[in-house]
Amino acid sequence: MNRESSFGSKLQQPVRLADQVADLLRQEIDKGTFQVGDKIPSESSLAKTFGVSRTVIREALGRLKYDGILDSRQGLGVTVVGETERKTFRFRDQWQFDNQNLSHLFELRAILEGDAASLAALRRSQSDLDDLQASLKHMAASIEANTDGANFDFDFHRLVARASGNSYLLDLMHFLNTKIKGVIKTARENSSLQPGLPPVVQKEHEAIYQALVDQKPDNARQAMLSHISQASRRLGLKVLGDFNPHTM
Amino acid sequence: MNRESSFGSKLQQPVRLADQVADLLRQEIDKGTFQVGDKIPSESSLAKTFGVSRTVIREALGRLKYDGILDSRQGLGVTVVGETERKTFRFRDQWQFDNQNLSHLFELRAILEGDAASLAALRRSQSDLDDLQASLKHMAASIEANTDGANFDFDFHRLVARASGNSYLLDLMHFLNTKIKGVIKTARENSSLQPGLPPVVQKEHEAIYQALVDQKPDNARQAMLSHISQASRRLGLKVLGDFNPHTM
DNA sequence: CAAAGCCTACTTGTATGACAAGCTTAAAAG
DNA sequence: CTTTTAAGCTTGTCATACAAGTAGGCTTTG
Repeated sequence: MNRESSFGSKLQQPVRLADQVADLLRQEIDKGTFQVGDKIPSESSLAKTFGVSRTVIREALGRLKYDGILDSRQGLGVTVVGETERKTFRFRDQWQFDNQNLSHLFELRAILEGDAASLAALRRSQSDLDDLQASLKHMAASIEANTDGANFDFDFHRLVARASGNSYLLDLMHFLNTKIKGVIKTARENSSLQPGLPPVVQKEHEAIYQALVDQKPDNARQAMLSHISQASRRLGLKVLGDFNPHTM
Repeated sequence: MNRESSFGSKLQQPVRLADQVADLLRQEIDKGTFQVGDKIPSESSLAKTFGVSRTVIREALGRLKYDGILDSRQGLGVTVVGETERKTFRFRDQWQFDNQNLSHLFELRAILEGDAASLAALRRSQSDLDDLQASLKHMAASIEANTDGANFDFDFHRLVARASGNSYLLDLMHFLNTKIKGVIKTARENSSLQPGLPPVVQKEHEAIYQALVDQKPDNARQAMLSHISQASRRLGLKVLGDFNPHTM
């Protein structure tokens, strides 16, 4: 079968057999064909069923084991593991972010960052403040030079999350923002949006910083929510709410 | 090397070679040995370097490709992919949850669920309310019969998140709560905590439900935060804050 | 008969060799 | 010089073989 030549879509390489098998097996497990604790058919048996070599089956099973969906022990076989032991979180439909999805993503981001800022106001150390101030300076310089300050912006938010003292919150927010950064980047490339940071952004960041200095969690949360809300508007996103239930 | 025979720790199977290689390669990439866009050595070359067969190398690379850290194309080689394209979120130190980690996990849960409840109060449909009420009835019956209602409790929170209308929030919270459920379950098994739901929990859930009926986001958020705060206290967790910066 | 030990048939884990398919580069042909 | 071809790399897939581990039945032994 020839590869689709549809215009504009990144023509991806032919899908590997192992990936297809992994997807199919995952669907079967999610569907409940194999219950938790059940042993799935042996590798050689699966190889015959799918009509591929054991190599392919092994690579497919390896992916699922890596995710914590399956577990195998030499001599015993492969068993389905409970959802509890699942090791990874994956976004569904991670490749297609339409406008609505992106709005939901921003909403999630606002939730996490708003509370991260709030916690940071309570727990920030002096060195956190120093790092944040340095980040502000970088962004100011970037605005003056009219260079792309997206990475500095990214770092600023990361520093705020770090100051919250909750490493899970930090990691999760980092993952989410990285994802969003990628989506925005490709969106910019396709629609010629200006990459520069508007000077307004600097003021919004300074407001957040000031709230952390003053140790005022409410202000920090509000400033962060407002900042993200503005950011999504600047991107032309259809904002679902004000990201702040308290003001609705 | 013989397997550790330490008492009580689930004696895990000998670590597979592919997993070890995958970990090592991941560390090298994180360390920056291979920059984004770089081609890593070929499979046969890596096989010689690590002193294992190409089979093992392939399985290791397969895991990393599955996570979106590497990408390969036939004839070209394997290249390091930017963080942007990473497909999965993994908790660091996912196997060892000490008291502090669990508190942080609960804090993250409170953040997500608090806002989920708040959004749910604004967006819940009638069928959401119906499902929630059914869940409440199940829990009431479970309390009366003194059976383990942990799963009903779990479902209730999931329904609230579903009513928020944000599927990312729902999925993420589900993943997080599943993880917490697993930790609590093993903690119970080791320390003989009672599995039954105290009647107080029912009142807390009803307060959340009522706030959703009344479409009062503030109340919903507050009720959820209070509920989770109490839940963590019932587990004997050292609560970091009140989970609610507004009251601190 | 009962119990211990062994033996066989299965499982997964690893190694090796082979070939197809895709890409790059450079030599060869026009 | 331009085009074609061929070689030599890469990853993707297959087949085979054997090691290591487990379970169950069989045999042997008490």
